Amino acid sequence: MKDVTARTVFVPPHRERGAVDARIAEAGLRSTAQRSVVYGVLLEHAKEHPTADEIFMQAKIEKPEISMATVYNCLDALVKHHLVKQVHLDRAATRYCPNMDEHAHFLCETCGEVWDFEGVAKPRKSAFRVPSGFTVTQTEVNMRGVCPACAEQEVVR
Amino acid sequence: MKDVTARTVFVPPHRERGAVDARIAEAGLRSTAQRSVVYGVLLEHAKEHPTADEIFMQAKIEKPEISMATVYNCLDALVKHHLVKQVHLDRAATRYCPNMDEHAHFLCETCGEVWDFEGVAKPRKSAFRVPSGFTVTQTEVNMRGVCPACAEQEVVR
DNA sequence: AATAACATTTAGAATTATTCTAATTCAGGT
DNA sequence: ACCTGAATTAGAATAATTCTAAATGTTATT
Repeated sequence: MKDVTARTVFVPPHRERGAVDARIAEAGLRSTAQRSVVYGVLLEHAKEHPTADEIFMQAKIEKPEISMATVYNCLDALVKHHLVKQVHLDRAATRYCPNMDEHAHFLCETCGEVWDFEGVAKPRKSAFRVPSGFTVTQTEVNMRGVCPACAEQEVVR
Repeated sequence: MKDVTARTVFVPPHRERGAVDARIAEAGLRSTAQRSVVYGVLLEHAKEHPTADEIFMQAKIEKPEISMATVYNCLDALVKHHLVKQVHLDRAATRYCPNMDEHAHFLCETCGEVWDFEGVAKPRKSAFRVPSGFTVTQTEVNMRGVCPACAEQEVVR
């Protein structure tokens, strides 16, 4: 039988430290234990679009010594190296998203959940008419409305 | 000669209390002195996309008793009644925009200035492919990059 | 004009998010 | 193994936003 006693923290099989580290290194970023944990947590919880605080709490489970300042430092480094996107949906805390494919974010105003909309028209000059002289390096598309589950609730009510 | 002594605060001619109040009322919002000042300030400083704090400081000139809480209350009311849009460009304070025409926001990463990009493709399902079942009530397009002035600076350097 | 009912405003405290600081630790190159 | 600069840490500081409870203003009703 397998000996699990040595591993106090469950790390899902699809999250290999090596793979995460490799991605960090590929992005031209020095790979540290903290960055690895922060990025790993974010990859695992991509759908939740967690806040810095949520990432902190999760990261602490795997690495209790980690500090909030480090989480912010790591996130900033990951953002700067295009591994992670900041998402600003409302006046609350900034959320983070490791999905770097072109996509929009949708915030359900009823339940507060965040969704990724894939397959959105790639924001290019053709789609967005950028005045000449401006160089666009990043485009963010955020939508708000009602998700299917909440829409149904309303009908029932 | 004109007598200016009675008017301690300069109110530009294009900002008639009446007109601002009318717009507020049209939006189905009770028009109060505070809301009028807040919306008036925002209309005058639309290009700056001011923060709540900046609006507060400006509003105070015209109405010294106004409080920060009221500025937030007013802004929230204006947002709720579609007279004003919140803009979230970075991790800093929320900015506000009274231009309700469909347009994108551009943040120059060098100088920090915010620009309105008009004539952007109206975000419709045709442009953004929204999964069925979702109802989109609002779309926000934010871009970042370098503005013409800053681009020139860099060349010189 | 007085009153009741309700919404808005106010000051300031409280909360939350983020940044800063200075000391310590760590990673990568010799 | 050692050096150097970068990363991490705890905790304080700052900034943005929300909350609270009292006071005030507005509207509809008498």
